[in-house]
Amino acid sequence: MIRLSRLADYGVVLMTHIAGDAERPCAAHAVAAATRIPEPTVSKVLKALSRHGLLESHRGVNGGYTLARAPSEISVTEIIAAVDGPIAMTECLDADGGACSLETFCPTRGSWLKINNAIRQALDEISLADMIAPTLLFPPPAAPGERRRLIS
Amino acid sequence: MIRLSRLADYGVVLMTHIAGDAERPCAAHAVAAATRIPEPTVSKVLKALSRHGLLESHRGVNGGYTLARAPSEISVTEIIAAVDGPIAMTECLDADGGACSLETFCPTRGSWLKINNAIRQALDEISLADMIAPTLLFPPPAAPGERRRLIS
DNA sequence: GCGAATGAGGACCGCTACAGTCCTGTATGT
DNA sequence: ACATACAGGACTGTAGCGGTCCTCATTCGC
Repeated sequence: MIRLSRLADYGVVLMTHIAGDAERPCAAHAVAAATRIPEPTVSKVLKALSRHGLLESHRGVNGGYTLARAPSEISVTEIIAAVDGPIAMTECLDADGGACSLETFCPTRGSWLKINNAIRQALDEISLADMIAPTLLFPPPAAPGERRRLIS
Repeated sequence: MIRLSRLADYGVVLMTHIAGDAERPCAAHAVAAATRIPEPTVSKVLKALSRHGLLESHRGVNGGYTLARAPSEISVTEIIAAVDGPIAMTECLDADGGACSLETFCPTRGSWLKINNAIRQALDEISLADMIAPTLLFPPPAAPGERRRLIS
């Protein structure tokens, strides 16, 4: 029903992997090999993450990516936002808005904001450190690259 | 970042409209005219909602749809689930799952479940009645039919 | 200084799934 | 009997996502 884009999912997986590899810079191809995610895609996601200040990049030989902050200081929200970006948000604001407002004053808007906040808060409370923590008392591992991960 | 499908959005808007029109059955074309959503689409969404027990349908002349339950007994989660369906959920379960589990044991899985629950809970707590309530102390009305409504 | 390694940034493209439409059948009330 | 309205499915166009590739900039080792 509510879905997370595949790339955003990748983003979280990649971040957790880099967080697990401590201080040494992780090259894109190394992370790709470890996570089994196609390398060009990994590169794309990592670039987005570094552009948004979640990763630091180091060029040249033995370069790669390192976390820009401590895992506990990075929320899942940030990761998702960095990869997927705040698309569509503007469409609701700068769009015509007249097609609906004419008859119905869209009373649902206020509630949507409430829902938005609730979800955002739930995501904000989970940091990258929480993702690394061994919460995997859970049965079978899921593929990180299935089509789309259901959220709710 | 996390998006709601357009049809699910429609679902909520349509439900609130029908809830506002009390006991009288609302014909699909009437709801379409009121909400400015194309009629075939309205029909499609209403059919889905009734198939999932959120609406009751009445055929024949003067037929239409009525709420199956009180607005306070219908959660937003149900509406979204009825329209969008639990797609992709299975992909995570019945998929190969081996592409990832080989090297990384996908430690993120446990956290995802936690996030899922948090979001689900946030949505469950909001009923259709809450959506109708005059929470619209908010500035401008949003179009109900923009491309996609951002959630977080 | 030169070359290899690696990230940066964009262009491009196929495919899937969503959104929308239409058609035929069925039920109900006048 | 007929008009109205829902039921259920088939069909289709398309936007956006996921993925690939290419070129340039930067850094390190030799």
